[in-house]
Amino acid sequence: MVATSCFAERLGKHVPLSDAERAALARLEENPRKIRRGGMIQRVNETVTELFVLREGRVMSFVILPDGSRQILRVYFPGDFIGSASTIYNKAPESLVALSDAVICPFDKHALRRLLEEYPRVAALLFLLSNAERVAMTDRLASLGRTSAKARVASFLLDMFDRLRLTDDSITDSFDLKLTQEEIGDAIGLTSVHVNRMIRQMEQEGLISRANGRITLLDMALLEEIGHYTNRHKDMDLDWLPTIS
Amino acid sequence: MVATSCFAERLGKHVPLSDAERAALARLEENPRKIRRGGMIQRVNETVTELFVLREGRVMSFVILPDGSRQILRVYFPGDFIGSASTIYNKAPESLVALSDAVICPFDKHALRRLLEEYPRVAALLFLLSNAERVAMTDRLASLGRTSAKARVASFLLDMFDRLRLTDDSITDSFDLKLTQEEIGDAIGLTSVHVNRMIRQMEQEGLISRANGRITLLDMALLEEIGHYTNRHKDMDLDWLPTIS
DNA sequence: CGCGAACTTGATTCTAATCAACCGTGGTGG
DNA sequence: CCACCACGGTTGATTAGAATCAAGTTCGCG
Repeated sequence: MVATSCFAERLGKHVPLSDAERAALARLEENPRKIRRGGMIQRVNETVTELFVLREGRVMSFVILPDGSRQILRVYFPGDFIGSASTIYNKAPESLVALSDAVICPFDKHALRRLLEEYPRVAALLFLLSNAERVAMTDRLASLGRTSAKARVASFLLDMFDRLRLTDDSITDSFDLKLTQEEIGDAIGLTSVHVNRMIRQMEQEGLISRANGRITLLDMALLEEIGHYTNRHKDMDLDWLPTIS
Repeated sequence: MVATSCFAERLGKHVPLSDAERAALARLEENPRKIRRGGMIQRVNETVTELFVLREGRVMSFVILPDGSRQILRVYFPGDFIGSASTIYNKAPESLVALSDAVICPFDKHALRRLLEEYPRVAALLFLLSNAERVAMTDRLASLGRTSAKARVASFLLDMFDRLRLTDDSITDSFDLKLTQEEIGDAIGLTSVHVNRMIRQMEQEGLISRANGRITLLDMALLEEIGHYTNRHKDMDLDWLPTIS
C-alpha cells in the first residue's frame, strides 16, 4: 500500500487514483501545521503563495466590508482544498480563519505547478472540483438573492449536513454545527438576532431540535422544500475523465 | 500563423500559448451555432454533455425558484467559457439563455477530455480560470449578502464595464448594458422597481448618465466606493504556470 | 463564584417588496 | 398609414420582512 492522504482520499471518492497519483497528492500534505480556534491562516490583501489542504477541524473564508460587516464566503471541512484563489492572485482576496482547532497542510503554488505538470489527470480532476465549488457558490447566490430568511437557514443547515456526511459515515440525522448564530448570519446575510428567531421558529415547528450546540434535522424533506435545497453531491459524474494510464 | 479562436485569444491574454495549443483550442470552436435573442441554450435539469465557448453576443445563466422568482447567476461575454457545470453534472444545474443574438460554439465533454489529456498546460490554465470565476462569485455573494441596493447596482455596473473592457479596448467610460432593469434586479436580488429607483437616484447624483440603453459612468471612483467594488482583472498573475514545452 | 460570550426576547425603525397606475416607444396587423 | 398593443420604464402609496436597539438570560469556564 502506498502512503495516502486526506486529500487523495477525498479525490478517490470521485475517481480511482493510481498509486503514483496518491503519492504525489500525499506529498502536498508533508507539512501539517496546527492552528488554534480563531487563528488566522491568511489575511485579506496579504501576499500569498501558499495553498492548503484542510486535514482536521473547520475553517472559514470571509471578507470584511468597509462598514465592518462580514460576509462568510465558505465553510471548509476536512479533505477540502483551501485558498485556491492564490493560484491566480498574489494578494489574497479573502481571509481564512480556523473555526475550530484545525490541522492544515500548506504547500507552495510551485509544488502545485509540478503536480499539474506531472499528473495531468489530477489537473483535470482539480478543474472539475473547482467547477463543483462554483456551482455550490451559485446555489448560495440564489439563496441570498431570492429566498427568505427561513429558507436561507434551512438550506444552510442542509448544506452543512450533507457536506459533513461526505467524509463522516456515522452521521445520520444530527451534527455539531460549531458555528455561532452570528457566524451563521454572516454566512447567509442575516443578523444574529434574526437567525435566532428563525432557528427558534423552526424548532417550535418541529423541523429541527437542538441540544448543546448539536443540531438534529427532524424533517429533512420539509426542510429541503422550505430551503429550495438540492443536494449536489448525489449525482456528480466524473466517469468520463481520462482513465488511469 | 496557426488558426486561432475567440477562446484561445482570451486565454492568450493571460499566458502565451503554443501554436499546437491554439490549434487545439480552435478545434473546440469548429461548430458555431447562431442563437436568437431569448433563445434557450440549456434548460435546467436537462441532460447535458456539451459545453460552449461564447463567440458573439451575450448569454446569461439563471435558475427559477419554485415561487417563480429568478436568480441570474452570471452574465457571459464573448470569449467566455460557458456551461462548465456539465463537466461534473449530467443534469444542468442552471439554464442558459441568450440575452442578445449570439454565436456559441458547442463541443462535447469528451472533446474537452481529449484536450485535457493532450494539453496539460491548458488543463492547468482552465483550472486557474475556474478559480477566477469562483472569486467573482464570492464578490457577488458579499454584495448580495451584505450591501445595500445602491451598492449592488453600483458594483454590478462596474463589473459589467470592466469585463466588457477586457475584450473591447474601444470602451472608455460608456457601454450598452443590453439588460432590462428587471434582469438587473434578478442578477443582484432586487425588484425592477427598486433597481429603477436606484439607477434614477444615481443619475440625479451625477454618478452615471443614460441615453437609449447606453450607460456612462461619470464618477468611477465614487461608484467603486459606493459599491465596495474591486477590479479583480488587474492583478491576476499566472506567470508561475508551466512554461511552453 | 463571577465573568464573558453566546443566546433570547421585545420594541421600534428602515429598507426594499408589493401593489397599482401610467407613460413612451417600437412593432404589428388591419 | 395609423390604431393598437406589448414591453420596458417611471412614479406613488402601502406593506412586509429583516435590521437595529436594548435589555435580559443561560451556559461554560477560569
